[in-house]
Amino acid sequence: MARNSLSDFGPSDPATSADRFPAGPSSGGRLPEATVSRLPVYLRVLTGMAERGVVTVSSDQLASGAGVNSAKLRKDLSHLGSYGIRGVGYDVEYLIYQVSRALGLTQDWPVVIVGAGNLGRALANYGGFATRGFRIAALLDSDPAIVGTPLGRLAVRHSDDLEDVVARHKVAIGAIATPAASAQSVCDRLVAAGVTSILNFAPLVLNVADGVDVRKVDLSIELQILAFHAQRRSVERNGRAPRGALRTVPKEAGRFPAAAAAKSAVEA
Amino acid sequence: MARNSLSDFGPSDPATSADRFPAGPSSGGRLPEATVSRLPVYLRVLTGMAERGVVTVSSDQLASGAGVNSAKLRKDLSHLGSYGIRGVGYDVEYLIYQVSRALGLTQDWPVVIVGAGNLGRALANYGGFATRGFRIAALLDSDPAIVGTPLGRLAVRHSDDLEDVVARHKVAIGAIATPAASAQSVCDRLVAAGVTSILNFAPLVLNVADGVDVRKVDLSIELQILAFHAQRRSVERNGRAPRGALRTVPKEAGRFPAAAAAKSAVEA
DNA sequence: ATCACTTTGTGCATCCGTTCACAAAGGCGT
DNA sequence: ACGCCTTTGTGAACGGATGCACAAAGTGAT
Ligand SMILES: NC(=O)c1ccc[n+]([C@@H]2O[C@H](COP(=O)([O-])OP(=O)(O)OC[C@H]3O[C@@H](n4cnc5c(N)ncnc54)[C@H](O)[C@@H]3O)[C@@H](O)[C@H]2O)c1
Ligand SMILES: NC(=O)c1ccc[n+]([C@@H]2O[C@H](COP(=O)([O-])OP(=O)(O)OC[C@H]3O[C@@H](n4cnc5c(N)ncnc54)[C@H](O)[C@@H]3O)[C@@H](O)[C@H]2O)c1
Repeated sequence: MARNSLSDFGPSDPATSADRFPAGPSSGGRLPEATVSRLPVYLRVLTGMAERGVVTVSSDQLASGAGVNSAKLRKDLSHLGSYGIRGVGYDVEYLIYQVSRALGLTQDWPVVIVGAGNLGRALANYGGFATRGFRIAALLDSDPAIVGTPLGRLAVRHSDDLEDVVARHKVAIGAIATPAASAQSVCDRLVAAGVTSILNFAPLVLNVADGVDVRKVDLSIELQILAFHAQRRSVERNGRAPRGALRTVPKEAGRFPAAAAAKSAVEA
Repeated sequence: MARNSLSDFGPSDPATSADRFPAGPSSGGRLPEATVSRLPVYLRVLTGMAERGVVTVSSDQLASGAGVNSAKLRKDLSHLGSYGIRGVGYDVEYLIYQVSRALGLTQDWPVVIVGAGNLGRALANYGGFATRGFRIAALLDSDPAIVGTPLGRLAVRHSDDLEDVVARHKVAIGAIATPAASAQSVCDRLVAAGVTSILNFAPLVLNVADGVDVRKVDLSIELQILAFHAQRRSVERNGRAPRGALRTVPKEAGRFPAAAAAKSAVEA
């Protein structure tokens, strides 16, 4: 199994070549995963500030805009190099450039979207896609009734073209927006074609070879996490009953294949 | 500022009322946040197994289905109680029930979606929504041209009705699918109306009072994280050049308002 | 009953991430 | 030139999460 969402780094080398003087670590230095996941947030806040004409920003301001602790922000940025000015703050444009560079956004990233249903079409229509150098190389679907449908500057292409599109556009990132049933096989084809980064919207855990990076966007998982906290809050405040009506429980506890029953008995 | 995505818990009371019959610790015990975020994944794998008629599952099987280490899985489940049978594994149905209970999924959760654009409509159409007890109470939009549009069993309602919908359906969870510009004000209205859990799709950091739980689903952040790893991989393997064409850099480094220039000078 | 085998639940060492707190660094006014 | 004020960058302490490895607990066969 390979790297899924947050996880390991691989063997680390805490102090290999981190001693030459001014060399911005952003070239060879490994960034902590937690830092990587926050840099895009900083970048978004920074670009907002740049658009509003802000020239300089302190770690306190930027941190509060990004919703994090200012010490954390400074430590995150310190991993990229020493780009602030003590007593002043950070130059907004310069920091945007450095963060972009660290994230690998100084180049274009062609993306292929597989599955042109409700979600796939919403994605393809989404303007915020292109703003950071992500360009949709193709939108693919297996349904002949959908193939050919125009969508913005593109038309839906048949998923038979997957390998061709990936090779021709040198696609490194694929987004899967098919039903769960087809997601694994689509994933396998993407990987076989050379895609090493996959954004998965289908509600299942993808199995990929080592060296392939999968991130998932999973609506119902997010909702379930929210539900957990909402429940906890209302249990804490009121005696027990939260908002919303009670639902019939999947199964009456107490008649399980032996062990469960035994457990309950033991616990009584 | 309040709890955003992963973060603190609040004051704890480890052992309140954990003694009635089959009551495992899942009643009062605090779950680690990392565990909470994995339980929905286990739940999904478990329901898949149940549908395929699997009766019993070992931690190894379940862990590999969920893409995690089996020790981690066992530790996660141990926080809910001791529901396994040594030498055998876990009873699938029973575990589904226990995990659902821990997550607060034994009740219905009405959800209001604000913003009926491309994304909001895709969400409202999404079948996987209802499968775990999440019921769409209403789909709201401010655009009079969209209000009234039928969508599945619902019709788009005007966002003026927000407070009314929240109160009448006892909505605890809100999803924001409006443009970024309106998201903060929509969020404020939701919170004022009593919503304490928010799922945000708009690309900005929401500011909420303490006690409100915000989770974000942010496509472009995910893509940027993928881009970072993709870049790292290709820099590591080849000398430098990754897939895809070079993009013009936002700004030529070297002519920054003093400090940056100074920095660059030092680096040279 | 006993033994061999399987699998859970957890103590423990380790690692990663967060946060505090402060010295060093720089700007600016006098 | 000098001292005051602001803000960065980071050492260090802490807490949470991960994963190893094993004893305890269970099944099933003889
Ligand atoms: N719609 C949402 O809001 C939403 C939310 C969360 C998750 N999801 C998930 O995203 C995925 C897509 O959702 P959707 O609502 O767009 O579904 P959809 O049914 O509208 O679209 C799926 C599309 O994938 C195509 N497809 C099926 N097999 C394919 C294959 N092998 N190759 C190429 N294309 C194939 C189908 O022809 C169809 O057009 C699903 O897995 C869904 O669970 C959707
Ligand atoms: N479409 C995608 O794939 C996608 C992906 C990631 C993020 N997003 C984000 O999700 C949000 C919605 O995206 P979209 O593509 O559906 O946009 P959209 O423009 O199609 O829809 C936005 C809808 O919100 C409505 N709206 C605006 N202000 C409102 C208000 N105050 N109250 C109620 N409704 C209001 C508009 O009338 C419109 O119908 C955006 O913030 C976008 O950045 C979209």
